Amino acid sequence: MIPRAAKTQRRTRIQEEKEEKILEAALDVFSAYGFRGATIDQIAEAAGMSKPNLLYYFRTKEAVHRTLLDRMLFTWLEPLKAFDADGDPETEIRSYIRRKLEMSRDFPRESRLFANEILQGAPHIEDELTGPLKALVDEKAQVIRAWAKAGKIVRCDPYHLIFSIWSTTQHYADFDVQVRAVLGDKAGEGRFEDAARYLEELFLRGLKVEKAP
Amino acid sequence: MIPRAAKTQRRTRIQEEKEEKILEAALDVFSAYGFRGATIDQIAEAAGMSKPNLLYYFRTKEAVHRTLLDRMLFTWLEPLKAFDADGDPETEIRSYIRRKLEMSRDFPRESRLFANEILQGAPHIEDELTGPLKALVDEKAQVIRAWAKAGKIVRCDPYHLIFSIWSTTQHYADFDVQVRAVLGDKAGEGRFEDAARYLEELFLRGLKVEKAP
DNA sequence: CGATAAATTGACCGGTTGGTAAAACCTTAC
DNA sequence: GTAAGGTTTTACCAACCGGTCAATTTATCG
Repeated sequence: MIPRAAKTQRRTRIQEEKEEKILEAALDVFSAYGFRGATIDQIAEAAGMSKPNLLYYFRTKEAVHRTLLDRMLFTWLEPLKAFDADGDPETEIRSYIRRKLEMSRDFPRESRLFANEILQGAPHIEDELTGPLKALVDEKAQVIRAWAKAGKIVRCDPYHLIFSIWSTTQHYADFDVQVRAVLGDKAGEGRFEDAARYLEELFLRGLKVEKAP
Repeated sequence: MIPRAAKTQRRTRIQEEKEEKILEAALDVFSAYGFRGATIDQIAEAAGMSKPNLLYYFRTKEAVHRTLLDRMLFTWLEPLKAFDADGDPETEIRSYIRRKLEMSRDFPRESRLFANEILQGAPHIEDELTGPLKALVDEKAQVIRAWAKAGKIVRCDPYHLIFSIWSTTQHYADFDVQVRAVLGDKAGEGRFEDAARYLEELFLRGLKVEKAP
């Protein structure tokens, strides 16, 4: 007995391994079908175990989903946290775009999990959005506004700037099928670099202050 | 008898009304939960009728979905089709952004229906993506490339330019919950205009050729 | 009006869903 | 070894799923 959360005891080797396997499989399934569209049987099969076995480690379907979301939200906010007020705006923005684009390339399932959740009205993470996320964005918006005031970048709405960086970078993970369909074979390997180069240029040109003549 | 598609006969007034009601309700449900997450009972209830009654007008759940997707895809491509090679690049890009943003504001459910479909791997519309959509984008990419070659806009990857316009504008429909959570009360009415102003400036500044000194 | 076709319903079907109970099976530590 | 606790499986459940059917009700039209 004593399944997950093993009271005040530490977890078994098997527990650790199996939970990891379940979360890995669940990420595949939830990111592809959304919460309601995914089934425990499907996740269990992908994890190579029986459904009751899976439910021995996570009490409910929602518990698996919750755990996945919590993990993801943390790493999801990392790049924005790294945004440094004392840094050079051009460098900061360029590397923020890079980091977000790398996350779309390296963790597309996480991106789609998040997208599915938001698309469906964020029923499980609304508090995280209006709480920690909003607070973090508010803070960084102030940084951007300060840069603009100091004449380091052009004056613009900092919130919409952040939205536009989010959307353009996450697009390559969330709308991957469409991107592939439209680009065809044109873009085997260079796709990532092409996107990075284009986006950096777009945002840096779009934000640079014009030199007075 | 003779339900939908009434052989070679024309449709009844009731048929027309009920089918419209079903599609309206189905748009609500499918856009919120995706194909697999939505249920016929849910759609039927939202449409104010019994499940067998709904299935009298549409043979299957997939038939409802298919109809919805077909309608949506047509109007979805309209703005891009309007993109005029002979027009002024600045005007064309500005009004393309406007039109796409207006669609996000006026038809958010359609946008989310599309996003759900793509997110889940586009199982029902892959052919439309690699066929008509790709062809249209290829055509417009050529237009953009010609503008760049003529020195009317800066040289950039036309495909990624189109992707970035799609993603930034659709973001306001697909990620509406997140946008609302982050902006808080700051954005009752002006939200749309703020976004439009920001995006137009970003893209026009990002694409303008620098005057030789 | 009456007849004919269209629209609606309730009862139902086989399959799937999330989740449970209990017994059988392994691991581990003494 | 053996006993205790951790793990896995089999069998099962009630609710729900997409969809069918026959019977009933309603609209249409001569």
